[in-house]
Amino acid sequence: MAERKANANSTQVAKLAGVSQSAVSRAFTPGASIAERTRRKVLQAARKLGYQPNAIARSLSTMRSKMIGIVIANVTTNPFYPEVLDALSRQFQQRGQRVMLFVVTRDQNLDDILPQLLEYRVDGILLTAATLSSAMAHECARLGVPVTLFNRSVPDAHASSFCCDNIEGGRMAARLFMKSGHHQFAFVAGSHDTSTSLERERGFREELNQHGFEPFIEIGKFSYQGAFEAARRLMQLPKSPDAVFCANDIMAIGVLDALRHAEQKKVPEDVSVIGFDDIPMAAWPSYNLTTIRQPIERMIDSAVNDLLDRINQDTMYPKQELVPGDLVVRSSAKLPSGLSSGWVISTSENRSENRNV
Amino acid sequence: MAERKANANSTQVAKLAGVSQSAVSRAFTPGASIAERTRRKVLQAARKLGYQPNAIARSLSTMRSKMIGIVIANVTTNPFYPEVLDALSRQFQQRGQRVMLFVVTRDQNLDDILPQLLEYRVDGILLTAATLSSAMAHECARLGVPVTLFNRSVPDAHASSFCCDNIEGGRMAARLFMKSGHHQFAFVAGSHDTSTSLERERGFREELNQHGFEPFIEIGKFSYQGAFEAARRLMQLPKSPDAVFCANDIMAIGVLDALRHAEQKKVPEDVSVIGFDDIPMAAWPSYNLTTIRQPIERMIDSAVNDLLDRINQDTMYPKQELVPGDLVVRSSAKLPSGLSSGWVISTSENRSENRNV
DNA sequence: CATAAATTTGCATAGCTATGCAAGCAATCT
DNA sequence: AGATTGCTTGCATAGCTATGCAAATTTATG
Repeated sequence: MAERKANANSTQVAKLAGVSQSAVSRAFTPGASIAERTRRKVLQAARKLGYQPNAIARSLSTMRSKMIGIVIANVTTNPFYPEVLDALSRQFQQRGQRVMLFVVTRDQNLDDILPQLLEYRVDGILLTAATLSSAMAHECARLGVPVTLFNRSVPDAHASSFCCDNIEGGRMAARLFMKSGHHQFAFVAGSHDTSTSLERERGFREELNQHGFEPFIEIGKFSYQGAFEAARRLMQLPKSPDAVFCANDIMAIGVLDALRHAEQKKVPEDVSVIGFDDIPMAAWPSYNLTTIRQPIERMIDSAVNDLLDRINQDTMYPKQELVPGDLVVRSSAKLPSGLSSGWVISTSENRSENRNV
Repeated sequence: MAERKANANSTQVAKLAGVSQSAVSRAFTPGASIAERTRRKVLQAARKLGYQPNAIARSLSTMRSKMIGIVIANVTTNPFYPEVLDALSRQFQQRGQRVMLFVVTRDQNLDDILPQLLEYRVDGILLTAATLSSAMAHECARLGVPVTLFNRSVPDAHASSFCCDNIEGGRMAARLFMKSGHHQFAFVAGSHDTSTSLERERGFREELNQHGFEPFIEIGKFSYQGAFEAARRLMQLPKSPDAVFCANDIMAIGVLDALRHAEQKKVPEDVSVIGFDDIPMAAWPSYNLTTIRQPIERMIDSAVNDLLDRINQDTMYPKQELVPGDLVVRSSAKLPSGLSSGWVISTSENRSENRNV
């Protein structure tokens, strides 16, 4: 086993190539002022010594680490987040940024995590399924490190945020339920302190209220198991619901399994279920979940662009963006007349089409 | 928006505290030689200036980045890997290492990724669901950067590797099928160039061969969809199998869905299915999958310990470890007499117990 | 060919922390 | 008190690259 032999450095390469250390640096800096001939000499010497520029030293010198800190939660409990992480990581990588990752639990305090990112002088921070204390928001602002929230609305004007239009999503679910003649509604929340769950609940409830209905609420802890148990509690109610909207798909699936396997209910004949996210499993024939799709790719493109722009131009203000979701109609909810499974309904551009999902 | 105001540095803190820069450094280095009084003076000045040590500069100086490079694939297609990533990240974080993450696709060449990690002088590299070219293995060895493979057997003696005992796992599946009286066997492989799939196939086939059977083989591309289609192909065969072993759980679930929803087969009455991994979904009542459990936590503990040990003592040799899996009996495969659903059978310690899974 | 212009090069330094070494200091012992 | 020991402190430097500036070289122009 080799004993941590220090790699060659630019000075050694310079000596071998018969040039100055600066020339070596320039040979590895795209766009730097260096003659093609010199450049080739340098690269050849570098190859001979197995030289590779030291990104740590470069970061120190340029005051840019080329690293983005990503903080993510729920990565094992909700398949939506691996999806998000994959897309984020790919995007940043493609745009020349490395990713420093922190996987956190719901209860973990971010105020202990962010300092660890700041210590490494990350160029920007992206928080997914996590919120920012206002003290930390100020700290980041003070240091000029831009912060972007994904899927959390912003408590503070110092950070950008990119969310699906949760309120409108909730409304869409309510409208579909009502159109197909349901009368007893329920909402399975994730928790009562998360903007996504609160907003989806709010849209759902407001739309129902306008027609004189009021939903039951149960907490499903954002997990399959939690929602499974929530569904059982709902079915114990004297007037048990015939229409259940869940704050995300993984909980909707937990509800479906509880209804079918623990409560002997038929879906959608006895109870209709709608989820949120459109994770891949939602399309599996065992579930065929009607759901509100979050357009991950579009949301992530926007979030990544915004963050990188703010890193490169120090003057941009944070932005709050709301991306509309699409109602994907499958067969876990009763269909109103005129609709059939396989339709995708976009409120945004006011069109519907059969995309065969 | 603050314009990237450079953070205070140790010299400024030193001035304010009336001490030397070294003292500041020592105040932030656990175990360094510094008087408690001085230390407090320094910390107070640091707080006043919002000073935080610069990890980049520290890395340059100590020649240790305190970063581990993690490369992971299949993070969206197989729920096993988010599980792995979560555990790894948590472990490293707890032991004071940061994680630099690369999410790769199956077809991506690692030889382009590893140099990016080495550029940042990561202290160690952990590859999950990815293999190492021997050129790169040498390069890492030359630089003294230890490499550990998780869930891939090692092509080269320069890296450690931690795997489940795939061959024995395959054998267990074969034995269970044979004991409960099946006659036509099939294996749904992930691909033909991945050690996990090949080894599971080998154990399965060898055990069958010893009793005069030969399995059909189909490729499921390690994905739900790929396996769904593989199952349909298997059912077209003149003598279609009544026992299907899949190289992982997500494919087993694809097979189950295909059998039930596209082929009108009953599981396990018409066809038995066994998977590999024991992902959380395997326990859901819609699937109730009999499977070989990989003991993630134990495997990850070993892998992380080994990597950190090799980082700290430059003399250790890489290690290859094979961790035994457990057969988790649920209800996707017919039971031989004497076994009932809910049993976990560990070959390792030769005990079985009803853990009610 | 001479001069101006453009390109390339090297020098010197900044960026920030850790640490070996020697000097300073206080406490302990004889 | 004087000598010994052990703890603290500061000095100076290493770790590696990028870059402003001036000098040197090449190229273009008249």
